[in-house]
Amino acid sequence: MRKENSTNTLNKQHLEKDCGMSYTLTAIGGRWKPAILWRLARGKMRYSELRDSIANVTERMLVLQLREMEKDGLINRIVYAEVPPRVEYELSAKGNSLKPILESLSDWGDKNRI
Amino acid sequence: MRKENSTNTLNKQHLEKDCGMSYTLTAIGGRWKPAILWRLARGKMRYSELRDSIANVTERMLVLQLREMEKDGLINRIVYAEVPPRVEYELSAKGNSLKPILESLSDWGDKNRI
DNA sequence: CGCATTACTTACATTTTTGATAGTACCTAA
DNA sequence: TTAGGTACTATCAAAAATGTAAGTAATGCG
Repeated sequence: MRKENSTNTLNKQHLEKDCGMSYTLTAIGGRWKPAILWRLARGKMRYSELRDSIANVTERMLVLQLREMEKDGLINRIVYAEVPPRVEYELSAKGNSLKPILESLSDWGDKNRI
Repeated sequence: MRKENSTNTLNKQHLEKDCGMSYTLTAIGGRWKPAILWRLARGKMRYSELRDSIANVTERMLVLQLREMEKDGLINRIVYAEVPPRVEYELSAKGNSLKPILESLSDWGDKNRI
């Protein structure tokens, strides 16, 4: 939970407000977000498929990151009224528009890390 | 200071190791790094110029972020043996190769934030 | 009833990041 | 001798992010 009025939060908001780069980096920069986005860029996936394909992620972190990206409109959450439950995640149009950026981030990383 | 063997650190290393995107995002994703990179993309700057042009940044955070980017090879630190001291920062070749990515991050952010 | 399945929650602990504040080193010029 | 300018460090505190472990809800099936 963020405090509304901490310097930390205010600085963050200020930067995101007048720096598009900061905004984008916050949207895709959580610990597990790249791993999730990378998979969803290849197609719709169930919660359990994400969980099982991302090594070492905890359910708590997975859900947190999914919720943030849903709130930011990057992904859609599709719930089927079944038992046992079935939930699928997919990139939204906004999320899809990130694809070329994700690829260039990935390429640059592969090229430049040691 | 990071603990060598915390799960947190190990997860981070693991992700950066086999996900170029994670590596890149760590390299440019610190709180003040976008603001710094944005300025240096327009040319060499002195420490004091960076400090004075970035609202609300503390010297501690500025130095921390500069050091990290220097360590990652994104920027060069040029020290002139003068008194009072003069230190300039500029993008390295590696840093320069990020420019198109920084621009697309910035554009996407400007287009998509609310 | 009791169990299995799926997609989560909750409460708490640890680690990491960020911020506040004060201090340092160096020389030069007054 | 003291003040000034520049680029920092050091110490401590607060806040945020991440991790651990256990629990929940719904329902069909045996």
